[in-house]
Amino acid sequence: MTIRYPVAPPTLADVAERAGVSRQTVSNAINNPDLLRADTLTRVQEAIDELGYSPNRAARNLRTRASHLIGLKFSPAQEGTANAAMDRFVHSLVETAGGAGYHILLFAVGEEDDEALRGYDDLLRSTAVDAFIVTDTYLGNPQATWLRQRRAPFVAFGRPWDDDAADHPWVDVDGAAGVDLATTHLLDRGHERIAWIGWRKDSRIGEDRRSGWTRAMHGRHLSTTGLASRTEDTVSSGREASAVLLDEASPSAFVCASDTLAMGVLHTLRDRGLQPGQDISVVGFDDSQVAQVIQPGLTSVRQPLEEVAVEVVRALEGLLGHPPVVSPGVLLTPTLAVRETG
Amino acid sequence: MTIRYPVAPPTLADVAERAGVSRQTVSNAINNPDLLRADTLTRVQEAIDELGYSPNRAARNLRTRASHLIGLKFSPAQEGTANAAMDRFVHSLVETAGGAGYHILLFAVGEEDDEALRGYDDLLRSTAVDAFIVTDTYLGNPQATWLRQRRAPFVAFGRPWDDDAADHPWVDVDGAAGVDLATTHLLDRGHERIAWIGWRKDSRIGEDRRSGWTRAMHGRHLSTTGLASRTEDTVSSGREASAVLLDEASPSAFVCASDTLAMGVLHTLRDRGLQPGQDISVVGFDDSQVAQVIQPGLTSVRQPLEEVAVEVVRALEGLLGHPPVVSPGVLLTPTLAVRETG
DNA sequence: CACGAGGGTTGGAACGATCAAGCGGGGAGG
DNA sequence: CCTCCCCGCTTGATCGTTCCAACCCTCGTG
Repeated sequence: MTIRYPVAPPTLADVAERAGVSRQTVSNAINNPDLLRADTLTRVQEAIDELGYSPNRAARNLRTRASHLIGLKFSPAQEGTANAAMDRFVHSLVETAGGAGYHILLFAVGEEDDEALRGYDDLLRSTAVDAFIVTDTYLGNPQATWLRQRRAPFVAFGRPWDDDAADHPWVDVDGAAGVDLATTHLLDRGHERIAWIGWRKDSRIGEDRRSGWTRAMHGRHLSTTGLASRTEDTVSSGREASAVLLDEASPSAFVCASDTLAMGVLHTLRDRGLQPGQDISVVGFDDSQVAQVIQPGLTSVRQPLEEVAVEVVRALEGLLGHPPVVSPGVLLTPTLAVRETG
Repeated sequence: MTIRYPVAPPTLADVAERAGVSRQTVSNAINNPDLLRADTLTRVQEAIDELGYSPNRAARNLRTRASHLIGLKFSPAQEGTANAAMDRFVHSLVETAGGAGYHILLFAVGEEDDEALRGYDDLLRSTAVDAFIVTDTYLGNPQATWLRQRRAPFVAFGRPWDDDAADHPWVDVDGAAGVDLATTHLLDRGHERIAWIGWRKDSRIGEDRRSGWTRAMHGRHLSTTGLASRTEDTVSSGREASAVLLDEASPSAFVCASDTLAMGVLHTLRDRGLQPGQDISVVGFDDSQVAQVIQPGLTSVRQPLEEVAVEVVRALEGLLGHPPVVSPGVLLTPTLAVRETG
């Protein structure tokens, strides 16, 4: 079977010849239209349309030393959990970035830290991407630290936490505010003994979300002692933690650091014949597909990922502008998707 | 705040000078190492390592007329459904493609067909990508048709169905075999009245999956009349369809075209106080996160997306090789993830 | 009328890699 | 001894775009 490849696409010179002007004039027609006289511009435009011309990306990239590509390490949702933020975020990002003239380039890196850094380094040294978006910014994230040392432009989805050396733009969602929202929602419905199931203490994100719970509880002068549990982000951990809490603290509601943990709570309730939403309320975090399709529906904190994408792209445009501008961190507020469990 | 950008990265000429050879020799050291004498090669390698050199992508792309980028239109999981295949597929794809020297470039296109085509066209004309991966290959998909006419290299995840004009490589999962597997599994467990809930008749994928059910049933000389329902791919549709089927055909098990529909069945069972897996068995399709985290776990057909990615990349390498080779279609067999509901 | 200013346009050079051709030296074959 | 070829490497040209400096023409001004 033979393949006939498309004929060589038209170049700037082809357009110039057709329009009866020079290459530079065509280039200006595309990049600085206001430098041309109106009649020349329309003549060039016609030639461009007739030939179906688009500037060759490689040549432009070579000359301008910019690729208009943004690197993103793609991490899929873990199997067996309810985490699905990446998918939604990436989609919003692709759309928003596209509007600003950027494309998203995905790459995978090895598990080891140094392998991961090599992945970033290769893309950077070969000038394949103009900047990166970093999504997992736990404290001491070697990628963020390394990129900063390398003076490579990047925007983080996630705060630098207490890393004072950080001077890069970031966008994050206020987890504490989200959990506060969820807890207050339960308080308003009359709950007083509201338990927390979160992640281990060394997770800054987990501790941040937890602080929203204590803040809301203490705001109503309610005690939180004995009502909290910290564990792994798995369904079975949530199940065990909630069983213990039910036995030892008899809460009337649970707020969880993730939908995965909330699913564990629902399992425990099912084991004990308790009706979620009726006997015990449950709220998760992330508004995953799971929260949306199960019965009864799981009330959950929803991150404004579309807005996050918009802010990330805005910061990126600043970084890559002339002169570059480092925009300050942006903290967005999540909403609460109320369903039957809470 | 001032930003100090990294110094200009080293070029081929820098390496050449340091190693005391010509540019071309360095180029050969990278692309055709066997052309060099061993000692020259090591000398060049040392120079490359010392300078931390990586070839400039733009320059290489310009000269070789190839970008080593593969375009993929990124469609996120729909809210309110359990579909999550894209996420897993993209991850496998990024990893496999990376191993073959390709990166994945994501793009979004407008809703309208002509807008979508313009999205593809722009990337193609500007030589931003070498090829595309097309994932939604319903019959008469304008993108596939257009790409074929344009003689643009692309690989489809999904059969061309009865489009005889198709002569592009494709990889697909044998939905019929998957549903056959699921149905046979239920038959082996003693079920005889097994119902089907699928999509509307104009969905070729849906009809394919359905044929696996009829094949398995007829193989055991069991009737399928009155046991099938075709509807939209939403939880509520699955719920209603299963309620009707329970009333009118009293099946002992359901096989569904998607996990979303299976969730609808579970809702109906819950409404009626029936125990999934005990009273009525349920099997879904896609092995989504939802299937994995709910209680009881949803038995589901799992697509071998990692293998799909491998085959897609293999086909891509053929298409972009010299000379280009159009590999024949590949049909992979799914597996069954058995859990409590079936 | 000469001159300067400035918008519009021009050709040459550069970006950093690969391709194609060429070059000297050494060994095999006539 | 000459020719031919192959090996290992070098040199010049080229991909398509944008940057740079110079150019031409027109117009307003002294």
